[in-house]
Amino acid sequence: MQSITIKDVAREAGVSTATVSRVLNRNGYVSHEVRQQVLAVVKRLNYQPNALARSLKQERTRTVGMVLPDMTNPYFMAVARTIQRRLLAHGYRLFYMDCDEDAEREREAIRVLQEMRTEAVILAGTGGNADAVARMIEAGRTVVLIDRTIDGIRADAVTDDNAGAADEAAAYLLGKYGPRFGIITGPRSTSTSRERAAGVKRALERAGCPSDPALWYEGDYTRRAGMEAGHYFLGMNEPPLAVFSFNNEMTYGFYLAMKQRGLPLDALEVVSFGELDAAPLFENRLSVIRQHPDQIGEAAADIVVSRLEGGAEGEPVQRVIMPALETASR
Amino acid sequence: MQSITIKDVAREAGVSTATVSRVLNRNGYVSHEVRQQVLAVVKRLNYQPNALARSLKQERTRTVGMVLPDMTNPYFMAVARTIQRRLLAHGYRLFYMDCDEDAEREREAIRVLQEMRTEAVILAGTGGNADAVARMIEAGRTVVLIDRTIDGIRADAVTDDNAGAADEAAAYLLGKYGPRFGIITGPRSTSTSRERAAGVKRALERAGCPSDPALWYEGDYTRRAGMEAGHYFLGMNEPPLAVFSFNNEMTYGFYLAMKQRGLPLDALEVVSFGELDAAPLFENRLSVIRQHPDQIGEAAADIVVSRLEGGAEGEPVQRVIMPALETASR
DNA sequence: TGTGAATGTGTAAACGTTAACCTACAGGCG
DNA sequence: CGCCTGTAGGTTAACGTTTACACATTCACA
Repeated sequence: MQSITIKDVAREAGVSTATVSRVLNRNGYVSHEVRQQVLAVVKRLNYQPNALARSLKQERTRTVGMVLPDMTNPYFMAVARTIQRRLLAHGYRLFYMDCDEDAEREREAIRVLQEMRTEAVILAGTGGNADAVARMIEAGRTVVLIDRTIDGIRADAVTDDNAGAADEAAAYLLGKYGPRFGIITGPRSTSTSRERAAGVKRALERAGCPSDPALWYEGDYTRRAGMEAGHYFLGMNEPPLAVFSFNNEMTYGFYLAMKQRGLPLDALEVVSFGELDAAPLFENRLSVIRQHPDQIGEAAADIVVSRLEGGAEGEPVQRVIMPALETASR
Repeated sequence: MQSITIKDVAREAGVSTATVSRVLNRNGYVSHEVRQQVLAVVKRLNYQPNALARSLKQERTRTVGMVLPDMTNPYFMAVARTIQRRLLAHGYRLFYMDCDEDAEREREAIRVLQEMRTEAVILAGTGGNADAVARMIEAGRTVVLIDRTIDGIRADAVTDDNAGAADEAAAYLLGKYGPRFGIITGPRSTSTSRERAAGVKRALERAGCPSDPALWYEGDYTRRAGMEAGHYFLGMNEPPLAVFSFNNEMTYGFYLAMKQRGLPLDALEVVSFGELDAAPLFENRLSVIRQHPDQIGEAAADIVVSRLEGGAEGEPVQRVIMPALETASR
């Protein structure tokens, strides 16, 4: 229950708490014998320093918080893992919170991270908490947005070139199939979906093609939405000749719909933001826009570290990662 | 930077810190006007209580730690998500640490969680840190093992009936194909793999079949290991008629190997512990042993809550979840 | 021989909360 | 009128660390 404190160690070793602290933190002068003596007692009593007290006194937690919309999405987990490794190497711990694409839980997560005094917050936001984020920045906390930006928020950010990649992909589809391809978007509340949609429209306009609203299906980045979009498109009188899906989960859902309708999965070409784990296992005509999650993670971690170690001041940094379109082999 | 403290709020509102604390924690008597006044100041200053100080004083963090071997494995994430939801409902936060199946990082994670004074630790252990876990229990901390147990450790645990399920699966394969099926195990250091292996052996013995060492491949629960096992088995002069894989990731790897070798993925039957996300998308003869991650998560969360709220004392609780073998349709 | 730097150790004041304890006033009741 | 109870709010001592400061001792050097 109640743990061993530095006082217990000090008493047992016959020294003051200051000395124990000095031994443990390797600062100040301590003689060799005393040091050995203290370390022996620490080991014998299995003493674990109280990080709460330490952080309170030092006013540093060496902890970074991260709020993710979906921990079951391998894309976000890949980003998170890279960030964690990188931060660990610099002596910071990462505290994940999953908010399930829910703005309310996201707000709560942000609150908790602030109360825990995490030194920075990395956020892939739902878009619903601009005010809370703004207050956080205003209070001088380091905030790094990843993947998604938030309207009206000027903060460090690491994002994909969504418009560019979507433009390229749409142009590719246009060239191959003309304008009759379906688009499965994410929720309008996310910057990624809005930017990707803008990219597609740009490509269509450049080619002088009108955009047919019937070919746009607004999903919400979930598997289920992808499936529903699939049934919508495949049930049309004149189904589209190809489909552009704005994330990996919806792509998976789309393929499920094809399967349910008894269509061969290579019946039409699909272009997808984000990779599909399952892709190598089935016949398909899947083109993928690789988002390089580790590049995003590395960039985010680097920004956090430089803000925390170097001066916290300075204009917001914007890092844009270039996704790569990898087209289906046939 | 340095945040607003309860003192600032107190000064601004013209009351003592005790009163502010009372308002915030809804205990003790505070008049309506003062309460409104304080809340207004809290809002205006955007005051965030310091959880470090609070926890230090109260000697409660309302935080539970969780150490996972692999955050990219959807099975563990499903367990984690259920636990988080359940704990949140009881007012606890969950702090995940990923240790990447590495005993050293696991040890480090356990240390950090103890220093943070998480009130309980939920552990899916690599098996390499029995001593650290023993010390943690000895120190009176609540520890719940999930999925895997640790040799020589008596603690609360939520596990699958691994031996039973493996026995059933092996018996099923024996009846259908005789003893010539391959087995891809996990690392010997994990209790799950040992128990599953024991189950298979039990079934073989009962049937009076000798166990052929050439049909056992020791993997390490990674995709890569499954792939290597695949090439090993499929490259044999007389390849096995079916394969039993001890986890989902290795199953995925096995299918990759089949693909690489140009075999149709339904060329032989595979029985796998844990589900495969991709399964619905390709032709296969996959039988799955469902492990019910949410049942495991619920049970683990319930044990934690009852230990933390009710008496911490009492004999270790052992909850065994029954996995369900779901055989391939053909 | 005095002086200053380097080394070694203790004392005590923070860090931001909470909660035990105290004071004070009102009103009800015998 | 005295006393108890309920309400309202202030004072202050913790919680377990770190660290500024103080005090010794040793040793080199002028």
